Amino acid sequence: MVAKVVERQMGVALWRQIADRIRLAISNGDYDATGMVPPETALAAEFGVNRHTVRSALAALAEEGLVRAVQGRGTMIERKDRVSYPISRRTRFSQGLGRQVREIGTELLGHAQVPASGEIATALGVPPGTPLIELSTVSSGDGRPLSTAVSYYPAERFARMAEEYAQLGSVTKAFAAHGLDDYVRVSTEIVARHAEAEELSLLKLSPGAIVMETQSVNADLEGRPVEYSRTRFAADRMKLRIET
Amino acid sequence: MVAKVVERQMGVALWRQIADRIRLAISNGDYDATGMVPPETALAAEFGVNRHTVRSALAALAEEGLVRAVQGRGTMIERKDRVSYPISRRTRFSQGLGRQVREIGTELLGHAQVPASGEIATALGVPPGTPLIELSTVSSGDGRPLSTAVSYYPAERFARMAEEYAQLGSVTKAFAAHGLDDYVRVSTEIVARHAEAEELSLLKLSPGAIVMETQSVNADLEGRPVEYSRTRFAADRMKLRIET
DNA sequence: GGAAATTTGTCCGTATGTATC
DNA sequence: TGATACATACGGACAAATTTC
Repeated sequence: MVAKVVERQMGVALWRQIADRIRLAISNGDYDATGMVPPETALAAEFGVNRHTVRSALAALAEEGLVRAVQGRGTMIERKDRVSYPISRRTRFSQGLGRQVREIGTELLGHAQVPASGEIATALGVPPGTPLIELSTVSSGDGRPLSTAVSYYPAERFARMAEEYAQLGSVTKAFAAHGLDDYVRVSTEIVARHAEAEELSLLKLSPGAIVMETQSVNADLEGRPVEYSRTRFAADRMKLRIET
Repeated sequence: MVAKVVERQMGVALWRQIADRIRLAISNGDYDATGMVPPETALAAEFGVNRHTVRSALAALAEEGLVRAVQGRGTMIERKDRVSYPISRRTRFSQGLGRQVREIGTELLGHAQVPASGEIATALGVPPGTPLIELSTVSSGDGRPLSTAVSYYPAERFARMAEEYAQLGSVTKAFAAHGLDDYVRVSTEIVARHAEAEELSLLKLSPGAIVMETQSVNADLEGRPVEYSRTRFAADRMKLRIET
């Protein structure tokens, strides 16, 4: 291949120009055959720059969520379409995703009984120290991790939450098994930040990836809180839709 | 100062260990006197590593929004408390921020009359090509940029939108000046992503910073859309609260 | 299963450019 | 203007993970 050396000087950093070129090549479908970006050394040769400069460019693209580098294998191109997750008074995880994904996977990572502490006690309207069931879960669509959550339920009222969820794979059904047929979302708070190490691993994200974290409270129809949940969505795979 | 060389080997990259150390020092208040992190060369000497290694650590902290580097000046520590922005059927920018900030600033960056195109026409329920008033704004709290928005209004119904907004500094008041006394939020969609160059500049963010982008439609009480808006919030300064 | 090749990850040293004070 | 401090780029070396043979 003819060496296409990028222009030097002129205010725009080399690595930015290279990132733009690679981004263009990806959107042109130049790498569709393999779904991978050429190796760093090949790109460095093609653009006539040092490998480190290519790495800066690829790092920027990885932060955008456009590519994902794996040591020893290469740098893969990521699909970027986002699944829409509706948040309403009646937010139900599985129903919400509906026809956007063929198969919804829910995995129970672990569970425990813990005393309610501070913020969570306030959110659930119980005294600090009240026993709670804690569930850690990961949900995915068509095999792609979409969100991970830690949820808390009053242990007295929902004693078998972990077992029911593990068996039924649905919070709504686990509630029903405890005699709670309906519940509504009473509050949701959303922040966006960089994913932490654990989230990177659970959601299979690249370092620098973004998560949207929601903290939500669900209550029964009498207004008694039944669930406090902290959910982290992979920001490059999900968008939130608020329905009023 | 005694040289505190970080441990080599052992799986965790040097720059990560150093990032952790600096993060800890910041939260300990070690740098409160100046509000700045020591220069890169000083940190490199302190930790007994190359300056590039310190740069990797600082870059990671900058992405977290914890620090902000300015060429020629130094690396400043950023405050991280987030202003809560409520989204409800009656979302009003100024009222929502309420007592969280002392002073709310709204700046009209520019305005234009443009034909409705595709997505926006659909959202506003008008034929493509319908003339719209486009407003570009930046809002800040206590002098800190919080969000920037591009909003569209049917030009026929809200002909003096730009002038009224420029004078009144409020969409709600500008609507009132056109005889519209009440309106409600009908849809909101939220994504999180890295800020683009223009957003970095408008919101005074560091490269790699995160924005939450909302696309929303407001309608009058008869259900006719009156506003389509694309708002980008500085993610490290804002959280969204959904009120149902 | 194991060795070699490939590919990304980390770190060092150096040099130069550019913005701020 | 000069000094300081961050930004960019190069070159080299080795480590770690994966794939290939």
